[in-house]
Amino acid sequence: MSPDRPDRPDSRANPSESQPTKHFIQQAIDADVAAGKWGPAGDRSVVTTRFPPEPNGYMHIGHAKAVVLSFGLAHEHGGRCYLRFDDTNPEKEEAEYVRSIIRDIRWLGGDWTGCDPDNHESEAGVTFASDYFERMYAWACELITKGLAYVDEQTAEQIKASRGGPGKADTPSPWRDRPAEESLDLFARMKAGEFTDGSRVLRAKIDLAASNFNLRDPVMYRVVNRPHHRTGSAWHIYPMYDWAHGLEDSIENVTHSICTLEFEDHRPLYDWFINAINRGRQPERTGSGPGAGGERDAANTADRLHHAQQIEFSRLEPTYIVTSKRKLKQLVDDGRVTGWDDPRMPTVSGLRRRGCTPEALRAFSLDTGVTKFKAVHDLGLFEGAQRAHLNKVAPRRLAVLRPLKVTITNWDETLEGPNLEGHRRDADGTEWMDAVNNPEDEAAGTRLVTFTRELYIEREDFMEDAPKKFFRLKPGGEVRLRYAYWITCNEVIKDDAGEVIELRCTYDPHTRGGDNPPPDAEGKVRKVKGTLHWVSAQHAINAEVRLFDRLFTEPQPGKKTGDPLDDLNPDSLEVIEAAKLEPALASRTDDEPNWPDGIRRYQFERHGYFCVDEDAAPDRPIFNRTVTLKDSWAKAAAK
RNA sequence: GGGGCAUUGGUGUAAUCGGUAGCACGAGUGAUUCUGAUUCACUUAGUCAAGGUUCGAGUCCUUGAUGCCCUACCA
Repeated sequence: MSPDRPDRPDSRANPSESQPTKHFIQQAIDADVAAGKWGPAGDRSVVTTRFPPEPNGYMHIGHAKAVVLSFGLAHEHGGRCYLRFDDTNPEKEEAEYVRSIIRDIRWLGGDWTGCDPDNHESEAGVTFASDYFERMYAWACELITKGLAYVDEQTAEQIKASRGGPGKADTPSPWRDRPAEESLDLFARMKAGEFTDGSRVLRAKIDLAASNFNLRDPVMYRVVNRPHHRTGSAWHIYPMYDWAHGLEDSIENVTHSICTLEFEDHRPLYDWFINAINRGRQPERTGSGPGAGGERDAANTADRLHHAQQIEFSRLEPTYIVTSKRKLKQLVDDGRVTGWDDPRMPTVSGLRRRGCTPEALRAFSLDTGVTKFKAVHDLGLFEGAQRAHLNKVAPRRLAVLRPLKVTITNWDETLEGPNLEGHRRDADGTEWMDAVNNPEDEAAGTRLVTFTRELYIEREDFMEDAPKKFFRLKPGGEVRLRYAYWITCNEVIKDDAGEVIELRCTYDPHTRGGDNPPPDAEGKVRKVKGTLHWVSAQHAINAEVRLFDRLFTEPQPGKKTGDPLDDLNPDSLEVIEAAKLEPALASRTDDEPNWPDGIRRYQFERHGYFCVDEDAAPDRPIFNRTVTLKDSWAKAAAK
């Protein structure tokens, strides 16, 4: 025990912004910076990262952490982060995906070096692997010349057949030891389009008996006679990921190449390619070379290539969610959801449409930590992060989802009342109540809501045969109407089918706006335990409200049967056609926050957080439920 | 069969040289509350296993167990 040990950073000293200690990637970066591995020792600004999506699909929640990590790491060091599209396979990639990925990353808060701060759709500053094809080609020729690569004329099937296995070496290709000149010539003709798809590949000559299969003469280039969404028909050969990725990182002077766990086995190959090119070259110049725009001086080709450090971490994998592209596509194609941006989808566009906030996604990404442990992350943690953010900023509104009519029988048109001083009451009997916009934010102010003789309350807030712990309205019972009066239920009216269709109640004029009624003759003070939300029948607007639930019923969909679709939740969507909302929800009001993404979000009191759906029109309001409020009554009742 | 990586309360994560196993979420109890929300307080429960080294092991050594990834001309 050493009493003078220095205090370690403690979460209590910094309760809001998580991270009690630095995670393993931050520690690795710190060590590199301190050692001057990439430039002057202690210069944090050399730290360079990249987020390298392949433009072959839509971003989903599983990508969010990689975005947060890569951009965050660069920014916390004052370094840079590139958005680079890894567009090395023209058979799967489209420009459409480039656009959607750019939009999603900007929404998440990613701002790469060179991006246009005002235009969230702009390609400004974005880099593309395809921009580097020429340089990659030259380096490949260099490897051939060094005897480290060869053109193989075997078919894919033949190569597959010659693969050995664990403890069993591959059988060498008959072309493995052909002269460099021959490979060089063939490689040039592959590039020129002389050969058919799959007829020839360029392979690295490494180790046919390597226990790491990635090192058994991996393919570097394949022939693909197909136009590329950016380079058109300029190329007939395309580089493989393993060959291309380290070179892309090198060209952009990336210092720390962050990727997910499944690439651990590829790191030796990543390193081998850079080292192979560097073999026989001059030592790298001090520093990482000129960095602007990620370009290297072309005259530097005889210098050693910059060699980034690949670091792997465990991807974000929430429960009750599937991120397999194939499965998501199947959901869309089978019509189980309305599209890639269905609010139930784990895509970034789906989460956005559902009303989720980038703040919550970022908090979730950080709260789950950065480790190499392949964990499954409780979706409840995300929901909690979502509530925590929205609780602070979302304006409160009154919304009755399943209306039940309430008539205040003793409501008359008298203009007087015990507590009416200074409050507005119209000739038609409409009274105006002050409602707090956000109890968490005094600056949000108050608004007025109208109270009339006929109201709607929530159906589930009334029970004829209520259990003792039911604090809401029951026959003969009294409750508070939020921001308004206490009412007592005197009469229950049912239709022929026996269904409750109206409640006839009386109100106590002494209870306006939270006031307690005066004590009775014996000095006893009346109390109510329940507070209900309500809307004026006369003033309420009708709206469609979409209630979303988890798409899957199992924490790990498909764990049992192998097919996640077997665990699909049949009740993941409930549409309420005619909810009754307070009129302030009809359009944006001045006291609402300015949401950066333009999506209007609210808390419907006692229900949850909702946002305006993009299908909504002025004459057709539609709200999506983002997440419910915590409900300890429902939880207790479920037991 | 071979290789790589991992394993700390229910869940996710901290723990510097080997030196008080901490935090968050969840769960439970209570307080506050014009949202059964929020907020606050308290409680709960843990080092994969077995050996070894040591005054002292989550940490080092040995053996084992379990999980994930890897034999694409995808990334």
